Amino acid sequence: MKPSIPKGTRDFSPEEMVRRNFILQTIRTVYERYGFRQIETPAMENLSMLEGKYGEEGDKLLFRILNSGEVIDEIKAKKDNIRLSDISEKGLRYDLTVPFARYVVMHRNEITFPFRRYQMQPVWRADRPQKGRYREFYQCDADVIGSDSLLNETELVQIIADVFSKLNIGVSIKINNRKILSGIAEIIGEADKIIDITVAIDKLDKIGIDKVNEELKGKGVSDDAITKMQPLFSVKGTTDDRLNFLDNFLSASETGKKGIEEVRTLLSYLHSMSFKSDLIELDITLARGLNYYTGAIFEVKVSDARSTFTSSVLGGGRYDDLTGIFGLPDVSGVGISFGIDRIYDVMLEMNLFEQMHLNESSTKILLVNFGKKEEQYALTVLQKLRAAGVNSEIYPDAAKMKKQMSYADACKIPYVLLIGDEEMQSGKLTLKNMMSGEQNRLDVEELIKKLH
RNA sequence: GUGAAUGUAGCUCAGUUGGUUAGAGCAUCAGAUUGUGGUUCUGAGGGUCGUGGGUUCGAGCCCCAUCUUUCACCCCA
Repeated sequence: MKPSIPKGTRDFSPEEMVRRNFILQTIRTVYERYGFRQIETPAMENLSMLEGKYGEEGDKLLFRILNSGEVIDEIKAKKDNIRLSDISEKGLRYDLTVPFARYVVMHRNEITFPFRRYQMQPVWRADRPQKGRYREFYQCDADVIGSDSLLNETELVQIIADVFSKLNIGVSIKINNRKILSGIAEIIGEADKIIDITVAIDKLDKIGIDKVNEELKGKGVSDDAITKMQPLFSVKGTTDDRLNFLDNFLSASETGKKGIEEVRTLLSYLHSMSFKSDLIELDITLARGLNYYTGAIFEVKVSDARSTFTSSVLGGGRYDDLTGIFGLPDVSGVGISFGIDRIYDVMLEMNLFEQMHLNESSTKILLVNFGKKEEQYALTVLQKLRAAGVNSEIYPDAAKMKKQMSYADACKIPYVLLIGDEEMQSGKLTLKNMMSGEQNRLDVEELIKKLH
């Protein structure tokens, strides 16, 4: 039997986990600094909770779990009365936002609103794996639900900046507003085609104006509407310039004006909190996650000379009525989601992990095992070290010194303690620093003091 | 779901127009060295060449299928 793992999934070595945990811990610390509280939800949800929430594409990418029991035999017995639910009624979660909405509705009476929650768990998508795209990956979400205030958007943007600054990754935070996109569709007289329109203009950077126009035409957008849109594609200048342009372009759309107003408010909040304005950029072609966003839309791309990574490392936005489908209407929420697997890939590419020399081993000291008699003595020392809060381990076999030293070396354990006859008699133990090679004779108290 | 590339030891890769018993470096293990690792020297183990079929006297090499990984599209963290 040849061992294998499913397509798009990965094992993580101890070295990789140290690095992944560093990223996770950085995000967690920032989330908690801003008052977010952690929850977890099950890896699987009932399919009825997931289906239809992510659009047609999303439904195809759901992992469905085969029902337990003799499913095949039971289905055969049913002949033509087979229902989909006879085969599968559970699926793996596709993101953390929909399960969160479900959580909020189920626990509405225990939750104090506005609820600031964070969640860091794996999600699964049956996508074709490629660079930066996995079938099992972690999302790290923070959402505020039960508040319309744009202060929430402001704080989320600050969180984004804090995290990437701590990780030492240069990024560009792109913002947009669904209301601006709605306004555009309205102004050009194609309000019902908003999805097709935004999907097409989202590709502007990638495929160029001509191809975008071609795609719009293919989707049945009128020539007149396409002509009206052209000025949008050539907007240049600062965020203020763009907003001024939109003031004019969307002057006949109440929704559009509301969107501009929201963007201005967010920017002014950020300004008064002395946020570095060159990090953030209004991008009217940004149209992600359109299925449920209703206000702000966020996306972060790496913008760092040391990285070639082009996919987004964070997405987010506001959804006014996500819980409505679960029976709790009019609850507004806004959230963001870090993709730590991509962040890991970026940091690896930028050699950031090497520069920050993370502790590769949590063990601080290895006690060398010389034999039965010495082992007894070492055990009491080990006990004292651990009681004093020093991460310690003893080599379990009385193997050759070379082997034990090599073990410490390979595991990057910084100190080794030698306890032989001499040490037992004098009570002065030999401490070796594996980095410098230098050795000292210390009693247990001195040892604990030194390692603390 | 569409299109393309890839796969030889744990890892990175050689392998001639199809021709005997498939090689190297690194890693691993053992020894040189019975209380000293990271450098050195010596030796050893490890491959049904991704898998299954086919062509051939003969296949790591050619053909077909399938899986993995990678890249692009779609979509997305």
